Parts: sequence; C-alpha cells; structure tokens
Amino acid sequence: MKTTMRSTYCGIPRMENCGETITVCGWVQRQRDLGGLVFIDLRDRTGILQLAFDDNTDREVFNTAISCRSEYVLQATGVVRERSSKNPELPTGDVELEVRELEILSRAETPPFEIAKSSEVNDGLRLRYRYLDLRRPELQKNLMFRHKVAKITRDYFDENGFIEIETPTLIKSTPEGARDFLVPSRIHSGKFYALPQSPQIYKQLTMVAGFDRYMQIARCYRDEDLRADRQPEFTQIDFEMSFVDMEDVLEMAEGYMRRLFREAMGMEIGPIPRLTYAEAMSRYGSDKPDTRYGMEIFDLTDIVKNCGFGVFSGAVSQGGSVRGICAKNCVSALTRKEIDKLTEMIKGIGGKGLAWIRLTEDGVSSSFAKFMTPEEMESILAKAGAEIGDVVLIISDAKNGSVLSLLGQLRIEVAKRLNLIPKGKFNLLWIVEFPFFEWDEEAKDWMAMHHPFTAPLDECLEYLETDKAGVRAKAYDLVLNGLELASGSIRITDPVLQNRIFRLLGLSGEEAHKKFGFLMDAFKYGAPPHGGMAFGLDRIVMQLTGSDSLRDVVAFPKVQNTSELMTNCPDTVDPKQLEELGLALKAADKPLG
RNA sequence: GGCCCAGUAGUUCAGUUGGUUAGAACGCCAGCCUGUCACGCUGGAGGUCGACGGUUCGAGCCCGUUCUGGGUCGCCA
Repeated sequence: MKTTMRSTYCGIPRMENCGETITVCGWVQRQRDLGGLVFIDLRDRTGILQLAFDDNTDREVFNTAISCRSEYVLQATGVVRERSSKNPELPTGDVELEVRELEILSRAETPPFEIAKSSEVNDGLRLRYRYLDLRRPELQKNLMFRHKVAKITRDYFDENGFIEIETPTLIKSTPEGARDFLVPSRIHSGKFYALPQSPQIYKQLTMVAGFDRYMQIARCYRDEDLRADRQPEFTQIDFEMSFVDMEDVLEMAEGYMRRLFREAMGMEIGPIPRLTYAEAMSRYGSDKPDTRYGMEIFDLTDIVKNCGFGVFSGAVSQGGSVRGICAKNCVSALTRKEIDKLTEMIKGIGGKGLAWIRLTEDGVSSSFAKFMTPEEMESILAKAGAEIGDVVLIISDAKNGSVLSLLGQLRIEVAKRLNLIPKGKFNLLWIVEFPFFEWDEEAKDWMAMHHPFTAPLDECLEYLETDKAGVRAKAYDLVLNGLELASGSIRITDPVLQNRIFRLLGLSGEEAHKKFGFLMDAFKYGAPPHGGMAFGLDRIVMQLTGSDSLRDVVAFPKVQNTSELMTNCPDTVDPKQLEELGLALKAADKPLG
C-alpha cells in the first residue's frame, strides 16, 4: 500500500482553493455512476467532498471509481475545481475534486445499516456495530464537542491555579449509598478492591497534602440500574479548593459555567439564581426543578381543611396537605381522557388519585365540585390563579412529601405532554441548604443525604442531636433544565465534629475508624478548611448537544442491563482465572437449558 | 425485583375477522445512462414473521412461556 499523504480534510476545500492539488482520505458516503461520469461523496470527520470522474479521467482510475462501494476507504489526489452545478446543502458544495489518482485503501462489506445523517435504526443493532454508528455525523459531532468541553474545562481550572491529580481506581470499598463494583484481589485471596464512585476521599487528602486546588476529569463507577441519564461508568469533572467557604466554590463553578457557555455554545449566561432546597420542593416538588416553564405548586390546605370532600379534609386531618398546579390555556388539550391518563400515571407512582377542575367557556366542571361550597371553589380558583381555559390539578395525601413529589412529577409530565418546554433555553439554578439528614424508611434511621463528610450550616450545629430534620448542610447542587449537573459541599475538617456526625449516623467509633480511619487520621495533622464539587461531564455534554440520552455522548455505552453489546461484556471467565483469585461460583438457582 | 412499549427482508415499516404463493420503500446485485448530489430507468436476489409451546381444519395475527432492545418505578450516600 502507498504511504498515506493526506494534505487536507474533506470538509475543508472552498472556491479559493480552486487549482490546488490536494490529497484527501475518507469513506465512500455514496457513489453515483451516471455512465460516462462518476461521482463519489467522500466523507471524513470534517465533512463531505465530491470526487468527480469523467472522460478526461485516466481509464484505470475511472474503472476504480466505478468499483467503489459504500464505506470503502479511499485516498484521492486531484485538483480542486469549481462545480458546474453547485450543491448549497454542502459546505464544500461549490467545488469538487477532479481526481487524478485513486487508491482503494480498504474495501468494505455492505454495512448492516446505512451510515446516514438521520438513520433511525434499532438501538441494539447500532450498539452492536458501534464503530459504524460512530461514523454518523451527529455522533462524531457530539464526541468532538465532548472533547471541546473537556479542553475548556482543563484550561479554565488550569488558569485558576488548579492542578490535575490522578487518584486511584482500585480502592477500598465503602458500602454506603450506591453499590460498589468489586474487583477481586489475586494476591490477597478473599479480599476485594472497589472501583470508585467518586474520588471524594482522595481529593480531600490532596487538600490535606497542601495542593490547595485540585481537579480531575475522573472516571467513576456505580453498580446501579441504568436510565437514559445514568450509565454505570461515567465521567466527573471533580474539583476541590482549600481555604474557602461555600461562596468561593459557587463562584468558581459559576465562572466555569460562564466560560463553558461562552466558548462551547457562544452564549453569555447571567448570574445563576439560587433556591433553597425547601423552596424548590414547595414550589416545584423537586430538588432539581426545570424552571424553563412555570406551573408552580400552590397550597390549598387551609382552604379545604374543613371542606365536605373527605379525601381532602381527611388528608389534612392526618397531618398531610392538599396542593395543586394550574395548567394555563390547556383545557382543550387536557381532555377528560388525558386527565384519566395522568391519573393512571399518578397511581402508578404511588399516588391515590388526581382531583381536577376544568374551566371552559361553558362553565366549570370538576371531579369534586359537588362536595364543595361555591365559596370554597371560588377560593381554590383564586389561589390557583385559574382563568377560563385553564385546568387545575390537585393532589392530596396524608404525607406532605408525597404530595410535593407527586405534583413535581405531574408538573413535568403535563409540560411534556402539552409541549410547554421551550427549546434552546438553558436554565441554570443553584439548589442550596440541602437537609443534612434524610430519613430512610427501610432502615428506620437517619442517613446522610449528601455524604458524611459534609459540613452542616454553622447555625445548625447547636441542634444536630435534637432536631435532625431541621439540620441543613453546606451542600449545593447545580441544576440545568431539570437535570442535576453538579453537586458538592464544604467538608468537615474538625475531627471532633466529624466523630459527632458519625455517631449521629449510627456509625460507632470503631466502625468509622475501620472505614474512614485514614481520613480521620489525616485530619489530625493539619487539615485546611476545604470544599468542592463535581460536574457530570456526560450530562453537561448531553444537555448542551440537546441529546435525549447519555448514549449519544458516550463513545461506547452500556445498555439497560449494564452489558455492552459490541464486546458482549460482562462475560464468563476461564475457570483458571477464578481459581487464581480463589473464587468459586455458586451453582445457578435454576438448572440451565 | 415491579410496570409499560417494541420485535415481520440487510434497514425502516405495512399486513383486513385467523384463510391462496407475506408486501412496500430504501439498501444490495446486474444492465443502461456525461453533471449527479436521496441521480434516473430496467430487471433480479433476498423471509425459520425473535424463540419455544398451545388453541384451531388452518396462526405473522389468538393464548402461555421465554429471549432481546427501549422507557420507567424501586435503586442511584
């Protein structure tokens, strides 16, 4: 084979290059054989260039062109010339390459699916042939954008004095929160490493070590089930700073977002608004609200606490609440049938039902009006701000938290169904003052909502023991269009306070020492106050590219059952490997075959 | 672990109440064609209807089980 002597990319040539001799390499997007005339669209990661062959073309070159099929890899040398009929669809559409030399570098079988711009092919098939799927311009664009985001990220943190430090990926398992992926040790038979869920502890130790500002684009692993916005292995933009409090971290993160939007998107963003967790929950029923649309939650508890509708008054008397949302100008879209579907959805996620009021030109219809006095209905509509054309949806439950989270999900569902979500809009939002503790119904105990190294707000220190529900943390999330983009906190550096927290979380001194002793020890030797956060790189890229799934921004993603279809992993291993590790598999519960 | 959706040609899909030899478009192969760019025209090949079992005189269609893929709840400190 000839040595490759590419002089430029396919997407580059323009009118001003006419007359230049160039060499391009790429894949055949399409070959058009018109008889005495052949065109080949040659594609590389930068775009498409038309190769032209006619009766001035060398006979042998012409015959080679005729034999070219889709996805052959070619090297073509020729002269750039103006086209006699131009193609406004292509950036290179004013020119073509008058080919003098053509080499087939590699032939290709007919691919299992077309490498088309908008090919709607079964996901499984695409993933089995991911290397072909990745030839599609959208995916190439996404991954190149991802590279750009990573580049901007490193530049930003570097310019702000951060040092990228790699932390280990074979670490000690700390079975709290998400499940760890485990890696058996050969040398220490019966012992295991874990893959990190985040570099949390190590990055804190870099602070103790005096690096002052750390960052890492770090691969992280969680052995939990997948979602469209969740992969078992993912990438965090992780950073940590010493001698700071919350404001400093938020400012650094905000600067990063401003830089990213400016350089990657060409957009200027203003100051990022803040909501407390409590406010976010009561207004949006979510700790990651999508503020691109309104439909905020309002409270009807006081109005209906003594009303004749038992469902409402009963919920209130059991300590619960009655709240609603108002869908403006949706009465024609939200038919009785549509509301029935929403009711089903609410029941599917643990709700008891959905009460509604529809305000049409012909009057008010409602699922519960007959139980209410006219004055009560009047007050409800006033509170809802409802006018003709609106639909009010109301949920009651004996548990406040359930009412809010159900309405939060309903709000999203209604917005999706009615297309209320504006496109091309990026709403960033800080959520601050997260609760420190979270009641775990299953364990019947208080757990750390963020992680146990999170510092409580100074003013909450006095009632850590007495009012756990009221303790708030120096923890913060950054939300973009209803998706959690980043999360972080100021850490505890006082060993006394840390031990107090461990006790409150039900960790004995002994247990805490076994799990985190090295961190506690480290803090004895001069720990600077520090804090930081971590962004989800995959999620940032997903949002900024307008992708619906992480799969569109990860080169080789896993599917829902956490396997990877191209390489077919996970897979069984040789018994010899197991033996070396001192592992034996339990017999399958069900006989095979 | 639960729930919902999908699976018919290489791909995307249609397929009537269960009734003859399962169709279309694109792709593929062959021939023709000098300005195409989703080239055009003519012809052709290509199917275990995801798999297994059941009901029936007869199943792509009905029933059961199962596999695969997607979404989601649980889960994700």
